[in-house]
Amino acid sequence: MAPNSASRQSRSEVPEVVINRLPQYVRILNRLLDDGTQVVSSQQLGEKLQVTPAQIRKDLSYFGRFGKQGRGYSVRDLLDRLRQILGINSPWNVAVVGVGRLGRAILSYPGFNPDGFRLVAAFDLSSKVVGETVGGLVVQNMDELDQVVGREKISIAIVAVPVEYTQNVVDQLVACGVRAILNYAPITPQVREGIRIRNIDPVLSLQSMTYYINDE
Amino acid sequence: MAPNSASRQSRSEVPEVVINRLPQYVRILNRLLDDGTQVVSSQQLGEKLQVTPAQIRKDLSYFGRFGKQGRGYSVRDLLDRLRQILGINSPWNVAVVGVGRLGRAILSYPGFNPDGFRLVAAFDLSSKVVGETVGGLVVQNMDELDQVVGREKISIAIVAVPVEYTQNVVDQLVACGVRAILNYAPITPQVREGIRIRNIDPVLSLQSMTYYINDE
DNA sequence: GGATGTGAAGTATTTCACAGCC
DNA sequence: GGCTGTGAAATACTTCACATCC
Repeated sequence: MAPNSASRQSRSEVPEVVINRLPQYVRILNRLLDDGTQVVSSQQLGEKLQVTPAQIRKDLSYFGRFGKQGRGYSVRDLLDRLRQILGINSPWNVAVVGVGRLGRAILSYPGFNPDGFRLVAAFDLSSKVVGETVGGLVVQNMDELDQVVGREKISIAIVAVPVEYTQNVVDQLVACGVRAILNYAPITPQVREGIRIRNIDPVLSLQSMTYYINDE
Repeated sequence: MAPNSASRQSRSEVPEVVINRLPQYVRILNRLLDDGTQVVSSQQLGEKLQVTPAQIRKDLSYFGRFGKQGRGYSVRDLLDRLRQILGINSPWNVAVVGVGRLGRAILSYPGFNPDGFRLVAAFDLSSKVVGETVGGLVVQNMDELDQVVGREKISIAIVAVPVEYTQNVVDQLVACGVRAILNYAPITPQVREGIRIRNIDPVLSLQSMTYYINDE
């Protein structure tokens, strides 16, 4: 009977749907900064994001007043504020569990580091893989999880293990003190209150698109 | 000024948020069917999905009356109906574009086929990869895209190319007649009305979780 | 008795529209 | 003049609660 706590505004006042949009604002602002754009209006941001300007202004208003009337937002200032709000102004250490094909792709992906995440450890269940170097990291045994998570101050894990091991791995991670998990297996692992989990599930995404392309 | 058309109920009456939940119902029902469960109530489904029973009943009511009062839902019947509604009762042919590490992981993933999707073609921009066999498919040159998409009746594509090529690849796919795209690059490609697109973006997922684990 | 299907009630989220400020 | 910030209005979504039916 417990309702979907993940889609419910938890402690704070800010709706989760707003939080989920902020990273997209950060991404666009980063691009504008690279382009040398100094100031941007909610109108312009909205065009780039396919969102109404009112929504952007309303979203930002949950956190303060960042703009200048008649002008717009300073790209650099707004970016800094949003990064601070999201907690990505200083980087997070991340562990990857599961070094199969998907885990290797994740470990080799260069997109995490510039955006606030450092992949600092890799683990696998199979001793065949342990000891191998992937993406600059030596794959470690799960026995070492607790120690490494503590030593490296790892709060976030990416889980890319076969579905049948996933809940168990998630439980181990939570027991070690990991507080946010990105799961690639096609289940929704159960976690206790206070632990954040997101699932990446291409099959579910495909299956909802087929509804719209089925009949025409 | 155009509002976010992807999160808006398009042609039909059914809210997109409902459509997005149906694949999860399908997944649970599949599992129940494998377990040999014949009948299930919205109560029981809700427990497994962490959703209120009322929501499940309301969601299903958009499409008809599938249950029996006092009894619940026939697992097999409900599954068949939902698969039909979603358009996954017969399989879709899917092309994968981009055979780097991520593309290889996708091509080797066994989870698409049982759930209504057949990966039938792989393409890459680089001639280094073309001709190689990955996941049982010979990687083809982009020159052949149009012909293969037509011949194989491919309506769905998975795009896993570097971000700088993504918009171009998406445009080519749409030009060939592809109608739904699952994009793994960290941008939101622009597509014309009527084309469905979903993005899988682990960085955005991580960045929204850090908000919640930042302060405690 | 027990569970569905559904209007009505209750929340949440988005958009409007305009006062206020640069 | 132009654009933000924001109450209020509008819309969307969820949950309630109960008549209805097996």
